[in-house]
Amino acid sequence: MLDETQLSAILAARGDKLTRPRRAVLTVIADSAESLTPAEIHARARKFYRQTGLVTVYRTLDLLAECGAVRKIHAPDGCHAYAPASEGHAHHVICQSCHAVIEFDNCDLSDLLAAVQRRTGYQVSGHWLELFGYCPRCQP
Amino acid sequence: MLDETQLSAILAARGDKLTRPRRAVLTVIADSAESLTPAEIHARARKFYRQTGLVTVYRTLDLLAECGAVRKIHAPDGCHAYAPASEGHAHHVICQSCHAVIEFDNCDLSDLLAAVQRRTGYQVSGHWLELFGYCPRCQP
DNA sequence: GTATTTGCAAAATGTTTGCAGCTGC
DNA sequence: GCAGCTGCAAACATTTTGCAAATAC
Repeated sequence: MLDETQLSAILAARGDKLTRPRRAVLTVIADSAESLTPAEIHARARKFYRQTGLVTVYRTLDLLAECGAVRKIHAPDGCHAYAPASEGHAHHVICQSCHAVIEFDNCDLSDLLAAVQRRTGYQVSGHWLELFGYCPRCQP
Repeated sequence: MLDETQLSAILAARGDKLTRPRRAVLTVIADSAESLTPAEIHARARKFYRQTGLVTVYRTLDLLAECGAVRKIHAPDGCHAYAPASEGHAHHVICQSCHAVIEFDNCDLSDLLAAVQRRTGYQVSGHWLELFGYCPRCQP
């Protein structure tokens, strides 16, 4: 995931600034192995910069998502959590028990996509795959 | 997708009833080629049964999802829409322009799943795949 | 020094609950 | 007839907006 220096450069190129609350949110997400909701991120960010407001967390998450530093997780029980993003196209494996998230990028779906395009007539331009299961520590 | 007779049987087996508003919601979803939000479903359902309440739409959508008649659509811009469900495991191709939805079920991801399990140590028990693009009528 | 960002309060949005009366079987 | 269902109003949770003061560069 992006570190502070990298993010700072990306923000500067956009005319945006790397502020204390933004740093706090970035740190929280970078430090977490699980996906977190905005409210959870807010609570944790306050440990790094006490006066962080929830509103700023929402705005910062949008910003970090635009910069490619975080990704939104869509799970069966909701789509309101965020996880760190590695570079480029990637997908997630999510633990149903503890919400631990790992990215993977070796998704070769070209055969499948071609078959679907042929069968439906749709022009497929993007896809989105999430896997659910149990991480090594939560397996029964 | 389930018709009224089939749904009626499923509901009866659960001790539930097929009421006027439920019929209206089922008809709306069965008649629609696009995915619809609860609010849109509510508006259309009122054409079949005028006094249908929004609250009942929410409750009915949960019920129909449990019965396997509808599925929730997760798209990049939100996860608040519903589409008719065919039987068994399936995925969606969604038009980014008009939200038309088609299901497909030939998803052979076993190689991919095995690779991810080996690499991450996760025990993968479910997955979820959506494709985005343009339907034949919306292609540029 | 200045444009951007912040936190607060308040508004807007989307969803759920409590309850008396209605309805399907 | 009776369990289950409904609509309404109100509660609730979540996200967005307006604005004066604070901050990064």
